[in-house]
Amino acid sequence: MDQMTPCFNYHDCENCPIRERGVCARCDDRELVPLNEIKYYRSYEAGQTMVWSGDAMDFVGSVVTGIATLTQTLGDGRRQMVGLLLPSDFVGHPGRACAAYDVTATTDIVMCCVRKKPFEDMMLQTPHLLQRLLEITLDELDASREWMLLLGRKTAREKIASLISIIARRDASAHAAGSGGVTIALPLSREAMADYLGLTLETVSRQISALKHDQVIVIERKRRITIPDMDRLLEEAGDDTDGGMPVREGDPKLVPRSSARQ
Amino acid sequence: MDQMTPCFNYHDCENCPIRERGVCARCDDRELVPLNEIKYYRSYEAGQTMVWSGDAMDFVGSVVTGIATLTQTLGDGRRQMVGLLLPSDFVGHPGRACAAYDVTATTDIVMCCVRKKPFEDMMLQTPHLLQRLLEITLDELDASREWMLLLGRKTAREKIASLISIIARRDASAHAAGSGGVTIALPLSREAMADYLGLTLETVSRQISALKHDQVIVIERKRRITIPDMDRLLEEAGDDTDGGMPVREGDPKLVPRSSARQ
DNA sequence: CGGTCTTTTGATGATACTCAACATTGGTGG
DNA sequence: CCACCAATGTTGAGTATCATCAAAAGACCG
Repeated sequence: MDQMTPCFNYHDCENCPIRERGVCARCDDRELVPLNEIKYYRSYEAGQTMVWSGDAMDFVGSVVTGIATLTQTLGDGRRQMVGLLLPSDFVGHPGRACAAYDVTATTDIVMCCVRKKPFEDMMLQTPHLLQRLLEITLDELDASREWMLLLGRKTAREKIASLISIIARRDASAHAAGSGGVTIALPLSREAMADYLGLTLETVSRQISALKHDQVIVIERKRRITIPDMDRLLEEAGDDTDGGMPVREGDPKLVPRSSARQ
Repeated sequence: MDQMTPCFNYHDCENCPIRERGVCARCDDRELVPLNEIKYYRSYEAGQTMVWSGDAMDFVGSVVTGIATLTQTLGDGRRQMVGLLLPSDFVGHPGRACAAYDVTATTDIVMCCVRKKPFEDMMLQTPHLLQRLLEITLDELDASREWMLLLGRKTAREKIASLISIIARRDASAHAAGSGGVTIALPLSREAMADYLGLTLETVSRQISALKHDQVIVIERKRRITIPDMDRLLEEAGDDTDGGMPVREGDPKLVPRSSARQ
């Protein structure tokens, strides 16, 4: 269980695993000095809620190792995941006093934190920090909009296929995509997947079984799956680049209803 | 039809209707000078597609007057609106060459545009521009996450009630909320509302009829509705602040399933 | 080996989609 | 001014998908 015990003895930013991708990515060595001084590490155990929605939040931070989720909850308990935080992702909203979402550690996690006020002050003096945070936020916005398409218009089966392909795409860089297929670890429980996809956990389970039955995926050890044919999975995910010609103009009668499935 | 013919003779930014809220909001008069020189206005008619997803996009811009939508489309024609652009909202992704969404004018619209390259150059030299764009993007991200909750977990009825209350909240500043109730104009067709909410237009129509039948709203002239009791509407929208005590810890058995409705 | 937690599977039902017909609205031209 | 048309919106009947309730089977852990 190597990755379960992240020993952080980098107290300098230079050896940080997210040096290349975090908010600090654009900072030069000179700019790193003050950041180095005001940052501190904080770790949480798997399952622990790091921040409660509505609570005062006096710090911002970046995920160094581990995975966390952002969730929103309706008064009666319905839950929707609105963000998946992976290493280098940023948490917090400069300029807001309170957290807008619950932040929960899915695995054991290490955060690199800075108290909000010093961070805001530093941001005003460090365009590189500001620039990188804007980039990160714009990417996050794109991701959340892609997710909206999934939530609003995809079928249960497509949602599952999309989730698996998203995780596979991310893991792809690490686990070289051997010709025999890609194997990935699902970092989420069925319930978390349901919260992610706007489904019930039963539907998630059923659709995973169905994809397995249809040999789109192969299951080994519940939380570990192999994808024999990536293209096949992407087809199932629905967002392939338009099987035929791109219909853009012309006879409106030919444009299908926006909710049409299949 | 006064607002249908927006005569733009402000060629200086000072009198601009979005001076207070646009990307330029934080700029001082000195910073406004170069912006003034590189900006240009561009208008589109209602229904016109301003940008096609995937096309090269060599400018960024802000909505000055009118309304536009961002939509994503699946290969088979299913459509999901992923953003609603109101005056002062920003369009474009500095650092990206291609548009990620279709941008369509819902009403006649006037945009204040800047070619992308000059804008990016100027942004690097103008922290106020960068700061404001970050603020706008963070707000947009929050909005899209709230929307994800709606898409993933709300019922059709709640979705409609939410949409109406969102529009009402925005209009509230303009049309003083008389004690007799608020009257708002729906800027969207039933189909556009369906694309927004992840429903079919029939379901939208049915739920509007149902809310009317239950006297949550009063309809006059199809695209114009009155809200007699705002609190009632917010209740129907589902995101009220938890009828009872906020359940946070304690017996997990008491926490309802995340997909439970009602 | 019993306990709890997670996951799977089954039976049933409600919500929202599909297809279809009809009503209303707004604009155009006789 | 009214008839007509196209676009938009409403309503109805039947159905598919996914949620709910329930129970059993696997996993994990002391």
